[in-house]
Amino acid sequence: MATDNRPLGGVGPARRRGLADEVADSVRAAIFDGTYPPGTQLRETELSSALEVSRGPVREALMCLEGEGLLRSGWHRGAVVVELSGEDVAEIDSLRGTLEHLAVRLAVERASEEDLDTLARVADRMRRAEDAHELVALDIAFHDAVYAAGGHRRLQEAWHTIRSQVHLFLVSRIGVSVEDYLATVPGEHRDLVEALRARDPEAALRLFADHRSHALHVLTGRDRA
Amino acid sequence: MATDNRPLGGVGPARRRGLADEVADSVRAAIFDGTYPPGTQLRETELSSALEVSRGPVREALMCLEGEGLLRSGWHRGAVVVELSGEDVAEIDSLRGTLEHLAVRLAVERASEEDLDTLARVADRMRRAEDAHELVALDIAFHDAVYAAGGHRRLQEAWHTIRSQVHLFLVSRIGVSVEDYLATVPGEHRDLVEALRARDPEAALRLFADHRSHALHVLTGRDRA
DNA sequence: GGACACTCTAATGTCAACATTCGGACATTG
DNA sequence: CAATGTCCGAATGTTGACATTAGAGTGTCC
Repeated sequence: MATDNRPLGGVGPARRRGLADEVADSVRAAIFDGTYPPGTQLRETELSSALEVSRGPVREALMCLEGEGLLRSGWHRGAVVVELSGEDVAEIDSLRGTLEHLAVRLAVERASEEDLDTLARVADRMRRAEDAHELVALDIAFHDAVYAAGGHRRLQEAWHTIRSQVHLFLVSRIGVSVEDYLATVPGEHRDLVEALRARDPEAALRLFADHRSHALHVLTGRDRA
Repeated sequence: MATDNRPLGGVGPARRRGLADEVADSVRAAIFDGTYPPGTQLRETELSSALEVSRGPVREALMCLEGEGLLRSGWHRGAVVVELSGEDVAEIDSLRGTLEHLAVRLAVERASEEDLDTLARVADRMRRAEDAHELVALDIAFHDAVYAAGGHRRLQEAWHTIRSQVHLFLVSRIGVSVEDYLATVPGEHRDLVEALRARDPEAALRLFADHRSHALHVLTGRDRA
């Protein structure tokens, strides 16, 4: 799963990771594929015995996932997979809009040719995506690349705190108008790349806003807007 | 220290907290008051013996502070207090500007009279602040209240991820034009409250932008802009 | 019959010991 | 003398046991 931040082709320095990261990846994937539906209680002991690691790394992983907004927890009350209400979706969308506004402006201004090529490559892969899950992953990867092109570390970190929630929302809505999603999204992203390549801030911002608005309306229940 | 999210008057139900939170508060305070200057290596064993707790809570606290951007760490390489470069300050300022833009719009639209009273109270306290440290704390508390008035949970969380860095930057710059800071900041915040009370989005946004710009210029070295 | 207090259990919070890994000092070799 | 390889110490990563607490269930009293 494209959860790490590799630029999708750059060979990362293959740095060592701890068990906590692997546990986090496992649990995150399990949440996305529906193994742990929203509302599920995640008990440290269960996970630790299921994954055959001690509770330490599990605890760390859960804290990490809570930072990504996938879990909510309280004192002595464990962790629960979030259930995204309508208000939650609105919050995510407005915050995402704000962050992406800055990201697009930065990307238009500072994206290298290599960055743009990466974006084009991801957009191109979308046209060959075979199922909706893969398309969602590519959608997220595309926006990752936009933020990366902005070269703004803290902005990327802020994106990371809602990225998984966006992902969760998208996959949880798979099934409502899949064909529409499959049909329109690849083309939209290709247009986004072109707008960035043209270095036209206003046009790019408008396209990105339309893209978010369209996705929100389609996925929020209103069919083929 | 007003590090928790209490609305500055509401006596929280004093709910049970873990050792990790207390450790985090201690270390955060120590960073702010200069006990741990930027670049300091924070070793888990040292902290655990100094604070007389085991490494578990210390580890958790350090992870939390890393999430606030006060520390940086790597695999098997411990945690180091951040040193804010010029680029870092620019990043913090731009991200803060973006987040605050949304926060102010929300606050103008949705702030209750009680929220506004809280803001006015904090702004009023600034006039009686006796030292710069207290003024900085009140400055942060004021912006906390603005975000709180927006009623946008994830936006508040995003603010939390840079809040401590803003705090760190402000206290690290105490000494350069303290008198200017002390003289102008209380009045500026009173104006900000009035703008919010007037429910005028454009005016409020402009004042908040000016406020940030002024603070940045003063604290970045250029005196009395 | 309903409300309160108690107990009991299962989960989280904490701890101290063990295993692994990074960085540097030292010796070795071309 | 520089580059490389090895060893060692100290810090982090991991583990399992112990302490504490929230919440459910039960029993009693009014």
